[in-house]
Amino acid sequence: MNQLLSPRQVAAAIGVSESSLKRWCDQGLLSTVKTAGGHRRIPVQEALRFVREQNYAVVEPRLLAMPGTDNRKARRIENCAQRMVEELLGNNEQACQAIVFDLFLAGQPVSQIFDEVISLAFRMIGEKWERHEAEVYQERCSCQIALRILHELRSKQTPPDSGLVALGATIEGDQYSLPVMMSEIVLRAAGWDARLLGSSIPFDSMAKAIQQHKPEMFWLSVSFVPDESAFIAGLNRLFEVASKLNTAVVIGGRALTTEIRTRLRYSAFCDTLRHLEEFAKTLRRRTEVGPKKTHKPRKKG
Amino acid sequence: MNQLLSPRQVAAAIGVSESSLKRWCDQGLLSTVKTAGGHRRIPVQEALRFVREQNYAVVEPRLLAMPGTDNRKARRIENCAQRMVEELLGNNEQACQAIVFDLFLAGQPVSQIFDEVISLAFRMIGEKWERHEAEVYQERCSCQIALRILHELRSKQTPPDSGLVALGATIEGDQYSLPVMMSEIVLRAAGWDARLLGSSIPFDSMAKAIQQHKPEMFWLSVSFVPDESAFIAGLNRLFEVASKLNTAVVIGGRALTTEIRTRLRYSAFCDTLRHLEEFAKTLRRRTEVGPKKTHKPRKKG
DNA sequence: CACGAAAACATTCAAATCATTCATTTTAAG
DNA sequence: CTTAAAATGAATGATTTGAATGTTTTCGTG
Repeated sequence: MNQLLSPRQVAAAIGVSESSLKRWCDQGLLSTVKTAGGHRRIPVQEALRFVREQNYAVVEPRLLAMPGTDNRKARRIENCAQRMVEELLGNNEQACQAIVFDLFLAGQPVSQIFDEVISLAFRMIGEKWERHEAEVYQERCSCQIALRILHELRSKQTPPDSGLVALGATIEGDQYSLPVMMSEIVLRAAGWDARLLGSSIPFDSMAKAIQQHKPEMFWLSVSFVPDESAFIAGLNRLFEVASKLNTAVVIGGRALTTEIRTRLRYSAFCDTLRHLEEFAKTLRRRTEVGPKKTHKPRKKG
Repeated sequence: MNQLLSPRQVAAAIGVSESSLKRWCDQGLLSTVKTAGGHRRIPVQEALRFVREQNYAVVEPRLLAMPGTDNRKARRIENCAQRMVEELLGNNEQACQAIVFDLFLAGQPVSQIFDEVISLAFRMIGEKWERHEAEVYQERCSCQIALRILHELRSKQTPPDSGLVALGATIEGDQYSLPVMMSEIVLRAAGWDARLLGSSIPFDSMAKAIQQHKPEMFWLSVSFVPDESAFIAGLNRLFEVASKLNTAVVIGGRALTTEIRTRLRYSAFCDTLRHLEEFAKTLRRRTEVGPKKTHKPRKKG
């Protein structure tokens, strides 16, 4: 589903002349593919990357295969979570989409959108539920909406080409799929070939996956721990397996209290998706540069 | 393995018009074989060479995803499930997508694609798992792939305009989201404004949802029953609430054995999604036509 | 084998895109 | 403020693309 756009379409979408856009293509600011007849074609993901990086205002989002945006041009992230809560509980999917995609088009890092809007919104919904101001079904329905938005967002990312591989999952009994899907998107944005295995996966099966795929990273979003001691034992066992294959074990999630963490072995812990992004970028640099240096010894920091 | 492709197939694969592709053939950019009747046939390797040489972005990767299949034969639904299983376990998302979308574009009803390809494929994966031929993580990963395909499919549907409203869910403890999502798509295809509440919803909250939204239908996909007597009691309670508001309660799913069903109260039971579709269409006609006829009394069947 | 629907053919034509040039606007430096 | 450099966007004629047309071929089915 790799949509291609003509220079005219992209030019119209960002409100700029066709001439300029073609010049930018030729300068390499936008990578294009060419038809056999020599016409330029721009992959949507590439157009979106350009828009986000150059901070261009998108005049016609529909031309970029994006859902229509809110005209309020809410490019500021501050009050978005509050609005998101209202629109989620009101079952207003379009408005929710608009909030997220406006921020995305405005160039906000996905990690920040997730931390400061989506995660926050669901925390607020959780609090509302505790105060009996929201029903369970409303929370679940909101999850469905968010899931669809995440899918949409994922499909708009530049597909990973030949990056490092990361596998991700949630532990057995943990059914919260939103956080682990957000992690996947963040890792892909950071240049990783992140592959989500799914929710509720036994530790033994995770170990099998590591042995069979030999990823550079294995990440775990932990939103709920059904059995604390089993979790600790399982994760430490997993860390053993991963260590032997040079797989970094990264953990995060609201269920990981300080108390639990002290009894765990892992390569990195991330409090937020922003942390995850930072860590992923660092690890990528190290891992990619590292091997090249082996045959040319240098002193290390 | 000298598979031949028609110009249309190659054109679709690289996202250009048939006209252009044929022109390129005639210009010699693609060498073709001709049938006795003068139709162009393009060898797969020639198409691949062209794609690589032109540095062309593959829009519809069917060509690369399933180099061994002929489109006409691929559209026959019989062997799709078997191929689907292989591609799912091989983590080959594009090939899976190709299978489903080929059928969809060929005009197969979604209900049939789901019953005879996706559901069947997962049943086969389940059997493989029982024989220790597949890992848990592979099954979960396959679920993720299927979820993404369903999302894609859903986004391709014409959004429901002003149809009758249906709410759907799975019961508390039942985390199988694939069947309930397929139901949603089927209902939407049948003209309903189907809204999936989500997975694992307590009966009390379902009742709240019915009271607040007053849908014409409430459907339940039951793939797993954690507590049989609680389920029976809960559903019968739900049926009471629904009856008062003229909401039809429709149930289905592999966990509903005959034994359980005899103790349940419901408006309809559907063994397959095909049944669901049929029932939804019937109910829609009745419900839409019904009110208009009230002032013109007739004898009923 | 014959039939009929779906696919492919050749051809035409309007619309889109190309490379290039040039006037105008914006930016930056003096 | 002036001026030069850089960026933008409109205009040009040639080329490419894709949709539409009516006819012919292919292929599964009876």
